[in-house]
Amino acid sequence: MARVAGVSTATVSNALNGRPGMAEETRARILAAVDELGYQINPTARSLRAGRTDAIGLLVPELDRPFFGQLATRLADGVEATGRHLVLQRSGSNREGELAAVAYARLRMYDGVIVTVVDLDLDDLERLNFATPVVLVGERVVPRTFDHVMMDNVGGARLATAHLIECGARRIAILGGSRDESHARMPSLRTRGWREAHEDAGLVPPEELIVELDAIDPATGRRAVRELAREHDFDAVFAVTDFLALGVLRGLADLNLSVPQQVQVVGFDDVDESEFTVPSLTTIGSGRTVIASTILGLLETRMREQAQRLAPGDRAEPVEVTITPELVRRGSTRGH
Amino acid sequence: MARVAGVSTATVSNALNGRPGMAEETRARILAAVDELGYQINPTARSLRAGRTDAIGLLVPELDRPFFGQLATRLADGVEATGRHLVLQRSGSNREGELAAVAYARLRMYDGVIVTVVDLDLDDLERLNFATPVVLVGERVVPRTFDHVMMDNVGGARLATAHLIECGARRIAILGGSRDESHARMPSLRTRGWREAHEDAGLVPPEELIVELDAIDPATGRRAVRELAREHDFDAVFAVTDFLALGVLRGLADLNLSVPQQVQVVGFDDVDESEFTVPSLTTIGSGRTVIASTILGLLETRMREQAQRLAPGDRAEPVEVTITPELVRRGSTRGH
DNA sequence: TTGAAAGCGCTAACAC
DNA sequence: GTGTTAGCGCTTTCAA
Repeated sequence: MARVAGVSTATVSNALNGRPGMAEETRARILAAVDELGYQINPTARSLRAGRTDAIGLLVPELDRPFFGQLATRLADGVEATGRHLVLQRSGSNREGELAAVAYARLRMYDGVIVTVVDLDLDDLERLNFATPVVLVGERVVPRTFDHVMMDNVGGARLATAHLIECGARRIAILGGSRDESHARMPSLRTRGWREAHEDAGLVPPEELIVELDAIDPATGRRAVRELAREHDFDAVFAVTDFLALGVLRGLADLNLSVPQQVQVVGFDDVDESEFTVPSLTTIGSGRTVIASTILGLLETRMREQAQRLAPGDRAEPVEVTITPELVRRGSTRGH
Repeated sequence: MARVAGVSTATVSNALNGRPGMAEETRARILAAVDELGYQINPTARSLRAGRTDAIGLLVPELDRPFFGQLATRLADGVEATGRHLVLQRSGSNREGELAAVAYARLRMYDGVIVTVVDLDLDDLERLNFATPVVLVGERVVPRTFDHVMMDNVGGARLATAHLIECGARRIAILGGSRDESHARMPSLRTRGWREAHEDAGLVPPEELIVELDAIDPATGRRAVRELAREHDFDAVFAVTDFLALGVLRGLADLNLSVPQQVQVVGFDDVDESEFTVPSLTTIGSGRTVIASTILGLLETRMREQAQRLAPGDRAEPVEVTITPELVRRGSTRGH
């Protein structure tokens, strides 16, 4: 302890936290001792005492998905602007186990938590009663117990598909879709948008071109188009994710099908990389910067409530914000 | 407190931690109360008491770089296998400020820390005396105070460049290089490899084709090749990073230069995405899985020492592990 | 089988 | 201007 080399523990605390009203001489002596002993404050103890950790947790399904990495970057900028830290944890894409584990045990390590819901079961989330302010990001959630920022998945998918139709496509495959639209998961929602766009145009959605996938990544996308080409005709692909689309572009190149002449492609997310593919990828953008600031705004409010120890009754109603998607036209479609 | 609804705090603790030697009846009663009150354990207090947090910190320069996301995924797999959590934090790519801030204050929140060194000054690191076991990942470090896992940057770059030379390239630009090779930073090291490969082949390295960049990302890469093409002839590009190469491929497409016929391209890192670009990217692989397990092995050792409160003298000497790079041949070079 | 008490390292309140 | 004290919420003796 620096106490030995100096004076008393409370004074050390004051010195380290730069509190006013101290003899300069004492402060200097303490800082010297601290330096010499290589003393470092124990943030665990400090947090216990202060009742806050100055950290915001972000739970993402995977750490290597461009979309989440890019969202995290925006969030980190915002969080650091308020003098806190953003901390990422992987939730793993498998419901119960991971979520329960992470949520129950470690969530209180954060002053606030942002949970990106992808494969998680919402019932699980509801049952957990978080002791920490939470904002959800992701799919559509039926129970309105949480503040929630979401993409308009159906609308975005409809936009993407309508654009393809407008560009002359008539056999539009949806990769990563779902035949079962009863879920509120991303694949189902985006399939619904694909279907609606067809109906809006007076077309019959080609059911055989719904391709269900068990992973949404480039390797799967590449394999999937190649298989699809063996069995069906198609003149366009709507990949439910840009990350997936990356593999689709590669798969089409394998097949010597030219994009956009023979096959047009649209992705979803407007990940930074999509501007740089060859051809560049037409996609559905979501304004990640807007998403990030919306999330942080909501979280800030909840954390304030928490700090004031407001009774549940006095807290604001849960808010649900839908982010309007927009079409980003690039080289993988003939649009314009 | 569940105490009110039950019995006494110590007993609650025992119940929650499933310790043996308890009346089943009491345990049930406690669990019921816990459930009803929605009680959750406070991990901060628990950590303070236990002296550990069960979390491993990973400091990365940015959260949206594919390489780090993919490394993090491997590390998370390993960490979770031992019942701990991996937690990511951004260090920001600007030396002093960020590192000092992060390191000093929050590092003790982790049982062990993995720091990826990119733009950080090593002097800073040395001066910090971490209270927590640390493993460094990254460039070559001169002072051997830390366990350290690194890519053979020079060797990898030499491999990349030699491959291009072998494939007939004679005007090989290095994008993201550095004219100043006195640093031990990545750009300098990879430039040295580029230079050595030329010398090995009896060629004079074309200094005018060293392109210094202030950001290593696709947008910069795209812009840089386009500018380079205006001023110089070149028949190959060695991009110091796959992420950068992504933009290079895009820039060459903008210029209607065909890859690999007119210009060959090699990247570095073997990021997952590189297999899916069009054309697919020849690159230098580093066995991320090997890196990850090496890191965790070293960290495990240090954490054990820490747990045993070994005196510094009794601790193992710092270890420096160099990962051997390997060439991954793909479509962006004429190799074979 | 359960409870009482001490203490992890810190800081806010108050006394000197 | 500095020291004393108490307590954040947990777990670990040790005693009952």
